[in-house]
Amino acid sequence: MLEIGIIRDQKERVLSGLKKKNASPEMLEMPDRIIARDDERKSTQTSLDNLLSRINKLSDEIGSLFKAGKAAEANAMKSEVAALKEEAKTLEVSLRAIRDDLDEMIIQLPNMPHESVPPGVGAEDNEVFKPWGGPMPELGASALPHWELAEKYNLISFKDGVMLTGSGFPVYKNKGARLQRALIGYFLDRAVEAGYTEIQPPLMVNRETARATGQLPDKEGQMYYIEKDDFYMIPTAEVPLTNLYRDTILQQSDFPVMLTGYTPCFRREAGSYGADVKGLNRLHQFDKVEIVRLEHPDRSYDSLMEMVAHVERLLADLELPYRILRLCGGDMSFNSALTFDFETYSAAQGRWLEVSSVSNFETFQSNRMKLRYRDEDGKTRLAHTLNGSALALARIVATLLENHQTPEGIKIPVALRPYTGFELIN
RNA sequence: GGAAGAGUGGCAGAGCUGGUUGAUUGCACCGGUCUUGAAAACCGGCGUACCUGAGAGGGUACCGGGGGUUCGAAUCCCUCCUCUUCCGCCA
Repeated sequence: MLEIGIIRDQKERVLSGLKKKNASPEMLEMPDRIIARDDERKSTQTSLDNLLSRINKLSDEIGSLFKAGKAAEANAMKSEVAALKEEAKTLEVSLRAIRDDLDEMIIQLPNMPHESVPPGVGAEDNEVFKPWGGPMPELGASALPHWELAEKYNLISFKDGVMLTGSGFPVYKNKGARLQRALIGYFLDRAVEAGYTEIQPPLMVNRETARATGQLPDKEGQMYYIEKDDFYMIPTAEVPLTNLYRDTILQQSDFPVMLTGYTPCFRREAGSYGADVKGLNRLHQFDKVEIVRLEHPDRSYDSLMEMVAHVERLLADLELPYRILRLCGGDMSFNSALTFDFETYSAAQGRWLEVSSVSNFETFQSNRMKLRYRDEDGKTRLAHTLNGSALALARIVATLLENHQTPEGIKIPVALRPYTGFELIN
């Protein structure tokens, strides 16, 4: 949620940010509407506070009168207070209505894109921040896509998943299951080596938690919901990890807070179809190791680049062809100020697959979450939040199988061998 | 799931027969005096959010969340949540 102060004080910047995110004409009117409504909120607040102040004073007087034994005078004042209370009640109701309306408007505004974000409307306009340096992988004539490899080596059963649950819930078996476990352990170890604190969070969260990181209300339909207990299955570890610091005030010396966690991620992916959902490309449940950082605003972009470098090393060590994109305004998520996507190349499919997304949210999440720090003057200010996948498993497995296939079998990258315990899947 | 008890400021812990209590006190923390330095001692400060004000300051709200009673509630009532203990169940 965008800070009201930014909307008020930097309206021009907000408007140009909205344009970069291809906002509709109605959306461009939003800042003015919000400011007007906020003015109304302030004046209503002032009237209400003044009224309450008078009521408080009168109540004190009534108390003293009773003590002084002047019951008649005290009782006479009660009716006066009663009238004021009616007035206050009316003001309270309208203040709440104004607040709700204001929130509803502000919540519709996306985060402001960082100045380096390229213009554009969709994926085709993303900037290739770092192209793949090596030769494009060429697979032999006998090369197979990962879903066929999975079947050939008995690594994954999509059919069994359908039987147990439904499509998008694969069952990993044998060396396929072991590969999953190896990757999780490897990614976690690397994150911990890099200084992140390992966390194992709940996989279901309550409404307030889902709201604070921005999943609610805008992505409600993408989460699995447990109606009986009013819980949501997490779509990413970002949700519980970042929320660990909800409603807190950090000291500057606490920065950077660095957290990592492995969790399965649950996504309904309503509306997906076709090649997108083939094999491991898009699942309802997949495993992911997430990294999260809470940072001082002055350092958050340096932090972002450190996270990018971390992810890049992982991909390099897995010996996968990858590239880094800087997302354009139109392709960026609602919450993000700047996002780098990592893609690995699926040669068998002839397409790049997103395996990581690393973003700086600036104060967009912390505003909703009330995550602050104390600055030099002792004032509280909103911290910046960042997160990234390091890494999302399913697609990594897909490109790992495809890129490392040989006539003898699938070769496990050297870095991963201590974790798998085998060098070859055959 | 059932029963009983409890949830107060960073922590500990008063207040809970309703009225100068945003809240006694101790610890922690910050500033100062003293000291060669430190400790101790002493003095002072020390919650968050919003409104208002150039500022100093003033005002409002908040004692687990929400609602109610009352002129007035941390204090009484209702409800939800959480924790503790006992019973039940169970990995």
